[in-house]
Amino acid sequence: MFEFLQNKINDTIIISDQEFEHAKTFFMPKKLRRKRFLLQEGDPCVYTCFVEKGLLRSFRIDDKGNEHILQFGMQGWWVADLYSFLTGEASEYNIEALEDSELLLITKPSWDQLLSELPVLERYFRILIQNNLIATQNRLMRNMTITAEQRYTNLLSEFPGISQRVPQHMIASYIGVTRETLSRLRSQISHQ
Amino acid sequence: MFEFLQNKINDTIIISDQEFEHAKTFFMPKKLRRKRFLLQEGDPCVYTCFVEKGLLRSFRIDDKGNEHILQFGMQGWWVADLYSFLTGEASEYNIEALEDSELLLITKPSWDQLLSELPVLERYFRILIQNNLIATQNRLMRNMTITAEQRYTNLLSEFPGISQRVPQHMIASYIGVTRETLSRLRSQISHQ
DNA sequence: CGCCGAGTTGAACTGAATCAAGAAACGTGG
DNA sequence: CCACGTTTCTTGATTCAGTTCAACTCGGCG
Repeated sequence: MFEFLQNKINDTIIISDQEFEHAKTFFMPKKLRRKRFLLQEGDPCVYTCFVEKGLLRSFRIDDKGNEHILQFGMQGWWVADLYSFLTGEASEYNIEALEDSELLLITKPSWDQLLSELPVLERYFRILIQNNLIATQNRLMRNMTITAEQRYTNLLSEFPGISQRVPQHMIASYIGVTRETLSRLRSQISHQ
Repeated sequence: MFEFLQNKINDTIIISDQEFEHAKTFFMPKKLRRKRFLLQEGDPCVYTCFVEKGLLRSFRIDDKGNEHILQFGMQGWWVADLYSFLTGEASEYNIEALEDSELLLITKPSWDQLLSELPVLERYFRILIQNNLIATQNRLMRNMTITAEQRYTNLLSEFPGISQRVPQHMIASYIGVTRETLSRLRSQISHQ
């Protein structure tokens, strides 16, 4: 259940098995079935979650009822609404399983305690968040500079196989176009 | 020269004066005059910079020659192209002073050493980057959901006084529209 | 079998970009 | 302190990418 987390942490910092065993005690394993929600808008985001297996998405619903996907959470990724998790305020995001998933959950109090007992993890999380920030800045700038078609092909090369795991209308709502537009882009691409 | 940095760090972590005095030795003060560049695209981003005074912007230029602003760096903010700074690869960003500015620069080797000698700063940077990530995710989602007009009024309320310090075409390139569009939005707003 | 969600296609519409031209503000040198 | 060029801002006409609305197909599933 904890293999992926251990691998991921060992990729960035040096941590003893003993320390990791201690870290494990702060997490709560949870299985979440496809189409079930870990977080619904209006509720506070109580958990930050590590995806050991499966696939999640975090998304918002705007005034017109359209979904906008912030993140796909694949194996080895962390998913949460950070702002709500840190402040305890109601979240504007939903987090839903797109496949039957195995998660490791941690609450804010546990996370605080984990970091104070194993300060070496500050570094792990700093680097994790740092990489996430770089990727998000990149996505932001690309949304301003490149066309929807380029964003689509970029997504496919960044997450190979995603189009087999995620319905197209969700891919559309990740790259920021309607399902109709993505459908048209795809037919253009396939006719050269 | 270091007052703002010390304040900012003390806002998030507990650090002794002694430790801060040691930290100071890793930074290089620099004055950068208006319209001068700290980083030009094609060069690696050698420094991460803390703005003690003044105003910077980081921006990209796309294929058509249009500028897109990633960040305004006001007093108390950190500015860099993180990816290039961490990897040493050529940057696609420019960093320019919009006002005569006083900066504190730190190189990658110094930063690594600083963090290993004062690991308490891991926490400071983790929280700093965390807040930056939240803000960037927010901006990304808002670019997908709300209109250019709302983004403009949001910007004005988030950075009061920015329209006095930054020319309008740069505000346009921050919110992701052309100068012409922003001009028209503004005239609509002022005629109710 | 009928229903429902997912995807496609068409036609009309719209917000913003582009192209173009002119007005206002700014700053630098004489 | 004025004159000149440069940068910034505005306004208009046209074009275009993407949305919206609507109808239809396809495949899975109770």
